[in-house]
Parts: sequence; structure tokens; C-alpha cells
Amino acid sequence: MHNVLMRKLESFIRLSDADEIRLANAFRPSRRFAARTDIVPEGDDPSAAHVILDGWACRYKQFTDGRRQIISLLLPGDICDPHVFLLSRIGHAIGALTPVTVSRITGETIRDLKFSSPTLQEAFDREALATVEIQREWTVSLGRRSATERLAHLFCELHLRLAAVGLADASSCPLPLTQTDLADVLGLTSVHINRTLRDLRNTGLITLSGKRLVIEDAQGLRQLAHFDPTYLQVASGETDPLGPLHH
Amino acid sequence: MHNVLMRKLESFIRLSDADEIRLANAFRPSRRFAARTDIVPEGDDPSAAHVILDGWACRYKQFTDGRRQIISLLLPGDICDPHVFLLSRIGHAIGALTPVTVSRITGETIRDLKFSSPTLQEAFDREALATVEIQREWTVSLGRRSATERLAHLFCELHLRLAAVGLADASSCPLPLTQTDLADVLGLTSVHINRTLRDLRNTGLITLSGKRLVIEDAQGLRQLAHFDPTYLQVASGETDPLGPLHH
DNA sequence: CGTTCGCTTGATACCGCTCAAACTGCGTGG
DNA sequence: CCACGCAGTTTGAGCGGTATCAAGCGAACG
Repeated sequence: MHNVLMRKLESFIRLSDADEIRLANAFRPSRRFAARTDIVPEGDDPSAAHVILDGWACRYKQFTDGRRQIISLLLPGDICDPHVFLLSRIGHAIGALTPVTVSRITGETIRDLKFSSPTLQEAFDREALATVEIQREWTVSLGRRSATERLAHLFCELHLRLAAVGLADASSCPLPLTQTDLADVLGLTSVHINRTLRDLRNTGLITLSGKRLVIEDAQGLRQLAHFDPTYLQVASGETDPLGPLHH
Repeated sequence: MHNVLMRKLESFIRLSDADEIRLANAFRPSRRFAARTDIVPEGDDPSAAHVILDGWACRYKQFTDGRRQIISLLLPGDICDPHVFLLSRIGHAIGALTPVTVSRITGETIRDLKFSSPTLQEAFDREALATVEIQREWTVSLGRRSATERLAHLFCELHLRLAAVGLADASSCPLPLTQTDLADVLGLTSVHINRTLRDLRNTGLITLSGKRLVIEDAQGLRQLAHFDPTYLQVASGETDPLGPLHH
């Protein structure tokens, strides 16, 4: 078994065969969820971390008046809360945006893995750090970037994250989100997302059709977004399809 | 030596005397920084984690065109990036908002502490988790809360965080931020912060003068902000000055 | 084939921004 | 002790980016 989480951790630090086996044995049987269903409902009693093996999910918070904010996007290889077991209750939900396959690892097991192997510990720590860095960039986007900049920045981020786990090619990647989903990620309305997308298309930076994003002008998109790819490169290795020194 | 970081960790989990001593010995000599100076400049080579002992600091990102977003507020007891040593370069700066005293702990030392004591490991993990939860709530605020709601929510958060380290009383706490700082936290302009503050004052929810915030109607403020205090209570213990079940 | 969901576009409203000016408090130096 | 400067606060007027409301359209699907 050599799944997408391993691919992601390998992008941070080289794992020994022994560590790979240990990690492979940690996975509980995988489960499938239909699109638009909750993987972890709000207020759930959290026991294990979830690992996305296939499909896109999100962490989100919904207000009683209908407002929804997507707090983070969970792509294949992402670990959802390696520390949840420390919480008595979580205040937001995890939902599937597409059909999703997840496996689980108990908090106990993660703790054991980290104790038994410094390499695995470092791998998990780097993955956690990358997650935090993404969340920080979202804070910057929501606080100070315009609608166009936010969209451009998100596209740069997603392309890079997907490339790191082998799910993107040099200039395109899947984008299975509706415009409403994008709106709830970026703190905008779907109507405005629609118009902003049209602008990005008209300026020739991207094309977007059939759930696939094509980045026509990566340099231009990054410049527009003030995108600095280094924040995702917690890894020592090279995972940026554009290469270094290109922003 | 019994500093504010210990007080914070103790609020998560009871530490043994041995752990307290181990932790006390981990601190490097403290340093002072003047208000409005950088503790860690952008692009710095990060080696050690910083611990705020006194004063307020922030993590922020500044654009070349002048826009600034404060990514997180660092209060006494907060650890600034226990994992920085994994990064080769950080893409944002840490700045002092008031005069600040910080100590440092090397990444090596933190790693050793966590290996030597499961209790300390759990304490550090809980502190990290609380930090992430705060960042997530900021994402929700910036994405989907109105200016008034954002301000109200921030005040609730700060009061609770300060109470956890003994720096707030039942209905008031220090607030040494300028209106421009608040604007850069909440993704607004200082002019609009000023008007929103006036509204909050006029509705009798708060008073604010001389760098001190008084919460006149905690229930009303929380309701307005959709504030759910549980997200900060990674602890098993009780640190909410309003008590449980009050939201 | 009807229904639903997502996309697109138009008209209008409003929240928060920009620019500008005056006011306040406070530290500093003459 | 006063004059000054400066940083922060307050208020006004007008603008603009994004929201709201509404309608039509196409494709997927039961």
C-alpha cells in the first residue's frame, strides 16, 4: 500500500522502508462518502484523524442564518486534525465536496508513530506546519486581497498543493468546486465569483471548464495574486512546477 | 521562576514539579523590544521559538503597496511557532505592538521536552491546537462576519484569552491596540473601526478608553458576535469568566 | 420530460473605503 | 510653563466594490 498521504509526507522528508510499513499499518479501513454529505458533523466527539485518500472535502462553519464559511479545503493526502483527540467537541463540520474516500488513524497511533520514529515525527510536524501556513495565507487573502486577487491566489495555491501529490500537470489541475463553494472559501457571493472568473478569463490568465482549471499565464497570475510559493515549501525538495525564483 | 507560559500550559493540563523545573530551565535569557519594532523580521532564518512574557505582539504580512494584515495576535504566554526550526525562511514578520519581553526556546529543546515528558507533550499539543482554532475563527470572521460582528467577536476572544493567563478580570481587560491595529486585524480601515466602535459603545455593549476594554454586556456582545467560547477551551478546566452554558 | 442545480447576466442597494480636515492628548524642548 | 509636533481619534462627503434580488438558460438526471 502506497497511498497519497505517503506521497505527501515523502515530499517533506524521505521515509525509510520500515517507516513506510509502520505507516501503512496505521490506516484503518477506508470509507466512502457521497458528495454534499458530512464526514464529521459539527459537535461530534472526535476520536481519530481522517486522511483524505480521494476526492475533495472541506472544513466549514455554518451560521443559523445560512451564511457558510469554508475554513479549509482538504485535498487528497491531507490529514484532518491529527490532534482532534485532544478536543472534547469540535465546533465546525467536515463535509465532502465531491465523492470522497477517507481512511482514519487513531490519535493513539499517531502518537506512537511519532515516538517510534523521529523521521515520521518530523514528517507529521512539517505537514502540520504547512497546513498552518496555508491557513495564515487565507487570513491575509480574506483580510486584504480584492476579489480578483483572492481567486488568483487560491488557484495558485491549489495548483501547487495538487502538484505536490502528483495530481496536477505543469499548467492545469482539477477544480471540482462549484462557484458557490468558491464563494464560501473566499468570503464572497457566487454572483461575484462568476463575474470575477469572467474577468480572469478575459484577461487570458486562466481558462476554466468542465471542472478543470488551466493556468494560461502562471507568472501573470502569481503577480496579480502577490503569490509567494515559498510558504508551501516546508519541504527541502522541489515541488513547484514553475521552478524556483519565479515570483 | 513561574512565568506566564507555565500558567497557560497549566490551564491545559496539570504539570508535575519535575516538568515545571524542566520547562523553567528551557528558557533562554529574555530580551526586550520597543513598541513598533520587529522581533523577527520577514525572511529571517528561524532558529528558535519565541515566548511572549509581557506585552502584545503580532504576526503580520505587509504588501509593497502598504496594505498590512495582522495574521495573529500574540499575547503573554503565547508561543510563537514551536516548529519554526523546520522552515528555511519565514514569509511574514513578528512585530511588537507594545513594549514586549520575550524569551526563547530552541526547537531542539522543545523536541527534547516533548520526548522526555508525555504531559509536556500534551500541554504543547493543546496549546498548538488552541492556536489553530483561533486562526480558524479568524478565517470565519474575515470571511462571513460584518464589521460589527468582527469587532465584537475579537473582544470576546481577547477577553477570554487574557483571562486564561490571569490578565483580565470578570468584565474588563487591557486593550493596548490602536484603531489602525484593530483595522489590520479585522481587514477593515481605521476610519470604519472608529465608527463601529462608536456603535458598540452607543448600544451599551462596551466602553473603551485609556487602553482598557470594559465589557458592559457580555451576553449581548457574544450573541451579536455569534461567539462560541468552547473553541478556546481545549482545556478540561474552566477558564471562561462567564462560566459554562452562557452562549 | 419535468425538475433541479449550477451558471450567467442585469438592475439596484449598501457596506465599507477613500480623501480630507479638525480635534485631542501627550511628550519634548525652548 | 508654554509652544510645538506628532500620533491617534473623530467626523464629514462622496465613491466604489461587492451584495442583493431577480430572471433566464443549459445540462444533468430521475
